[in-house]
Amino acid sequence: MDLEVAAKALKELGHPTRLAIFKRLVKSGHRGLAVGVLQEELGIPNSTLSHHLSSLVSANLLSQDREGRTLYCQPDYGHLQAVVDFLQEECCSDQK
Amino acid sequence: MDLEVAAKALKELGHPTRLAIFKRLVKSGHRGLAVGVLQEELGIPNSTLSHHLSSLVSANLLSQDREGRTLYCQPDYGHLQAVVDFLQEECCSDQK
DNA sequence: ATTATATTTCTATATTTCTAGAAATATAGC
DNA sequence: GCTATATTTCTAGAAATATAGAAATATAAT
Repeated sequence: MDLEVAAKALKELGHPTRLAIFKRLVKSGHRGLAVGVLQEELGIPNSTLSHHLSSLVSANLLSQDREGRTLYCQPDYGHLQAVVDFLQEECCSDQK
Repeated sequence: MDLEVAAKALKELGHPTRLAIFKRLVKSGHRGLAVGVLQEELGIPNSTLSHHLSSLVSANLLSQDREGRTLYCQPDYGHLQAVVDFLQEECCSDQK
């Protein structure tokens, strides 16, 4: 895990709307949720939601797969874990 | 831990310079480092560094204590841990 | 082909953030 | 009080981000 990559993920999670989206997906498990369900549950206009979702995808925090007209969004647990590990690693290694 | 508070912390960590500052402090242990040492090690102009540091303080990610003319900065491990816990909690609780 | 549904792209506006030089403030030593 | 050192505040321009309506695209159903 590289600093720029970690910063990108943290930055995208660091917005209340995107964090709410991500938390909702984490809660829903590996199958994820459809964009439309997120939109209805969170009450975000479609264009705004779409932008936030592509930000999260660009940070590798979620993946999407289409089933007919419906696009499912799944959180990427592995990437989140790698970012968390990066944050915590090397703690106090400089200690005298 | 509340969503807004977590988002704030993640947002402030989500900038390469601030993440580098935070990682450097994490590495240095509980005593932290002086602002001047950070400035020299990371090569950031003083005014820029000062802004980034106050962003991190405003997110409760670090605390500062003064010793004479020198200001030490320490990472707040507890707050970081709370944010990480918030990110991971309720995982898959919606699973059918 | 037409219509309905799901989602994205286009576009524009408003707001926030980043950066760093210059000036100001705080503390300490002489 | 004067000088040096450490850090912050002021300022402002440039760049990035957020928001959402309207139009466009993609897929499916009839």
